[in-house]
Amino acid sequence: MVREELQLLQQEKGKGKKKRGRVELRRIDDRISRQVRFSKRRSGLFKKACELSVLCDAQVALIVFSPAGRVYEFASSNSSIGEIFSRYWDLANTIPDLNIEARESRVDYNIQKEQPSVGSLPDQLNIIAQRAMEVNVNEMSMAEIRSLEETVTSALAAIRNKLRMKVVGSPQT
Amino acid sequence: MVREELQLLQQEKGKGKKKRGRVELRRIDDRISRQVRFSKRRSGLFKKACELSVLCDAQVALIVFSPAGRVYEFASSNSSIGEIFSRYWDLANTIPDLNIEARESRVDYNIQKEQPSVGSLPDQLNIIAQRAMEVNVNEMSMAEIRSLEETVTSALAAIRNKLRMKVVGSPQT
DNA sequence: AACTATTGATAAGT
DNA sequence: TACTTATCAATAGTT
Repeated sequence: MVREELQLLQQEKGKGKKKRGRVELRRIDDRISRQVRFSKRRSGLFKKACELSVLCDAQVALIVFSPAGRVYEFASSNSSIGEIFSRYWDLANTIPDLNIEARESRVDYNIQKEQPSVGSLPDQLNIIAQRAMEVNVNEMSMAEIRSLEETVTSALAAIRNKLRMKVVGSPQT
Repeated sequence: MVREELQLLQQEKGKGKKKRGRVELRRIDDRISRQVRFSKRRSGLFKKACELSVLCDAQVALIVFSPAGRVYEFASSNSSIGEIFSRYWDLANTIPDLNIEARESRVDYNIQKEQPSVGSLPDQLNIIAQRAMEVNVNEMSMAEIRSLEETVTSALAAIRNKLRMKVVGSPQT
């Protein structure tokens, strides 16, 4: 093989050179070294991500936080990270297997248990939903909106489930 | 140089071999070929992402949608995609200019977001949505449930629209 | 899916 | 931080 010949070739030439062993897959201890490798590997990773998206027409979103707290991002053209994440999130809320982290990262808004009941449940929901459509975007943080979306998605799933149960459970309507 | 010597070496050996040119960075036309390369490169990309996170102690989130619509994901251990995205998103909403790559100074991530006040719209919607999930099937008629489903669907659409509006384009790396 | 020739990435050195 | 080069890893084309 050519590789073997190359190695022989290099053994002849580089007698005393230091062997560069393969990299162990564990955290690099030396801080400087870790930072240097981060720079190099980060750019490599982003390049690969870009190549994948272009060559294979895939939608790619990549977020990297350095240990120092700096952020680096990539999103395939025609999309933003937010869009891709939304797509992912919708899926995660649809497919049980992907559902785990949705539950974990969910903010608990249910501490307040008492709420003045005004009218029937559908009425309340209607009113709130109306207002949800009117509220200014900037009044809510991302986390709040996401959490809200999640809760409403769950509610919708629950409602549809009830719908199914009614349809399946009752003789004929 | 060794490389040149290797090339000479190979010129001697592999006279009639087909030259494998460097890959052009553009969409692969052939569907089969594109799929094969997607598989290969995807696994490579995820491996690199994993290595970066482990070796350099970085927080990495990666989402890939294949052209066929399948999703692949990676998040560095101790984090979920949702968590990393939230961190990213909070940052994006904190810093007006999301040209993150260009920023030189370290960002303070410890900014506390305001918590929604009790009785705010998100709170209310959450509570209502919660109750929607709890309500007994038999307490509502089909029509009511259908109406409820419709309302909640609208609300969800509105919420997602706001989510989209919050989304900004991400600069390439 | 498995196999190599080749290109590409990168660890260490400067 | 950037460049160089030895070495290792990824992968394009082939079977």
